[in-house]
Amino acid sequence: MSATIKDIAEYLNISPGTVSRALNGKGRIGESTRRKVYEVAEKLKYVPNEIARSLKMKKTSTIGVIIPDATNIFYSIMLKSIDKSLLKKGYNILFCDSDENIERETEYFELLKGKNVDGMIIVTSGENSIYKDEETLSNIVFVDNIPAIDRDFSYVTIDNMKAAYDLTQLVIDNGHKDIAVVCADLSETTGYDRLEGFKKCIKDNGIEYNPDKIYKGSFRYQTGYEAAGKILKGKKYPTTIFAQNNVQAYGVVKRLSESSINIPDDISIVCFDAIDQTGMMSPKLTSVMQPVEEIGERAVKCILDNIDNDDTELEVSRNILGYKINLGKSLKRI
Amino acid sequence: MSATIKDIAEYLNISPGTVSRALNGKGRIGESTRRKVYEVAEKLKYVPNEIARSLKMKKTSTIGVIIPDATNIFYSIMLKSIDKSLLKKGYNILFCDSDENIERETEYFELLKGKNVDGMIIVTSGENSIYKDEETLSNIVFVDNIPAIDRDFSYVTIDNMKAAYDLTQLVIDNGHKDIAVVCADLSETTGYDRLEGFKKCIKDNGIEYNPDKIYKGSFRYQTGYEAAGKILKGKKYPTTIFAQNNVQAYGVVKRLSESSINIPDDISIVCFDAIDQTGMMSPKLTSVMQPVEEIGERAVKCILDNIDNDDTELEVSRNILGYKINLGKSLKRI
DNA sequence: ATGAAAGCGCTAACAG
DNA sequence: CTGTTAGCGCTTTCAT
Repeated sequence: MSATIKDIAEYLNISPGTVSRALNGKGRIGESTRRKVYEVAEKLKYVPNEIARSLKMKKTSTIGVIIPDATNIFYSIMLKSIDKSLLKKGYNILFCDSDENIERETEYFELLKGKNVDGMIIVTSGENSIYKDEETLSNIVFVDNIPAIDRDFSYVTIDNMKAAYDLTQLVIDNGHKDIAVVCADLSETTGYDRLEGFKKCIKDNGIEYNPDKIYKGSFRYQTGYEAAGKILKGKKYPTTIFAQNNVQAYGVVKRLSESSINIPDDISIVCFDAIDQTGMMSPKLTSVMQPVEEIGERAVKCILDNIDNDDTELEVSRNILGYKINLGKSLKRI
Repeated sequence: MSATIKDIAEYLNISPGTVSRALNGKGRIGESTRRKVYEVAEKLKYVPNEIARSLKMKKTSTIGVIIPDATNIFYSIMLKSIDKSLLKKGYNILFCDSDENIERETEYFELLKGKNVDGMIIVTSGENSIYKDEETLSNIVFVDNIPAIDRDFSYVTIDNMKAAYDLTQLVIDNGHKDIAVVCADLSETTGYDRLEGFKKCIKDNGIEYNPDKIYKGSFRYQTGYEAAGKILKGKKYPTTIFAQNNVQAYGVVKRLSESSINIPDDISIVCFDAIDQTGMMSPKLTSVMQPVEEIGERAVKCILDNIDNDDTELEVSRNILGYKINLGKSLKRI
């Protein structure tokens, strides 16, 4: 075990309190003792025990982060952005990958509470009664996919409905009328909102809504892959497939290419968040791009503001950021 | 603040010790009190304070993980694998992205010590005196890129020299003699070993080693991109570029494609860890594939074994796993 | 400027 | 079976 404040105190024949003050530079402290304390601390390789400090201070300088899938580049960029922003302020991440599993998310949530994190940044995964009954959501900020519950909470997201509307409009402007949608579970607000935006847009453009063209599943690769499979079984292909996230889109592309369907010549594809850091993905997907790094930064700002503001009115912070549409090469003008 | 053991105790007019035992099911405890304690705990929404418990038990059930870049799919898969394995055993990850920066890594390392993690899984980033002078490395397992220090420590990695040798042999077997290498800093053992493997292989094949064909930098995209740029300035192109990791390779591909160099018709590319979960990367890179998930699992096993074995001989655990070579489509037979 | 003492919430002897 | 006590390492009044 490493040296403690008490060890330093005994070594110098002074009291632990004095050592603590010397180390933290708080309260009146003699310059000479202060120096001595530092010397001995060095000598004894003293490392402050943050656990003890946390217990006393009721502050862990740790933020819990729950994301659905660290291997999805969208979330890994977000994670990195959060980490970077937090480090600047002296905080750390207690990392949780829920694997898009609500049970696992719940488990992690309880765990994070027990570990007394100062706050949480959560990307939820679907239908959850968890957050409905929580006493307070005041030190939580929800990000991207926010919970569909009827109460106030802080969040950072984009206007998914509008983004889906815009994307759909782009598709229609390119001459498409027959559009299939790969859709997540509607308990996910992003899934719901993106579908609503789509519906509203086609309606505004006089295109009839056909539920048969909505392929529901999750936000996973498999959902996109299987949806494309079903689409290919139909007699007439849609001219565009709208995937609600990046991973679904990859699944669609995979399935289509297995059947030698050319994108976008045979079928166009549009989606959300088709980030390509490698520059090697082909074709370049036409996609709504959320400002993912900024989302991470804002979430951190949001949570830390809340912590700093202490017990002053716990007001929720609602952040709706802008987005862009990356034109890519997967939408054909017809 | 949430309810404590003391609150439950007072509520029931029993002692905190009894409540603790009831909750933990340790020691003799009456079935009736036990039930009552549970009821009241529920009623008061008791959440055990893990910080206090940690302080007492000298155990945080938290493992520090330092990786160079969460947005590199190789590391994000590893991270997820570690998280999954740890959760099963009731541990959590304190996550640190060093951004391939040794100062940041050092900072995180100190921080993790202070936070009393029970162990660490570290992918180091280059030259570091940090680990040389540590009193003990016994609760650390190094992964992938292990530190180049002359002392014992636990690790999980592959035989990088042999893997590079095999990859080079494959290149040579395909008729190539003029091979350029995109190389990380040699203070990184993976960089060093992979270069050594390359050198040994060409030597064994009677090909002369030409230092001018080694393009040194870091493991970053930029290094690959710039190396390719320099290569294209030469009068005669190598027939193959060997990149030491995936990200470098992406940079190479990017730069080559900007100059409309066809891969592999004009220049072949081989590398390490060209993982493609999307299935959309083109061309498919010929690449050594480390068993990244298994590396994560093994690292977890390694660290937990060490923790469980307590103070019995702290023996280091050396794990060298197997690898595969993914043939891909970026190596041309000439 | 420093010491003494209490206490954060929990667990683990040791009594009874 | 349960109460009491001490203490994990630290900070922070309150004295001196």
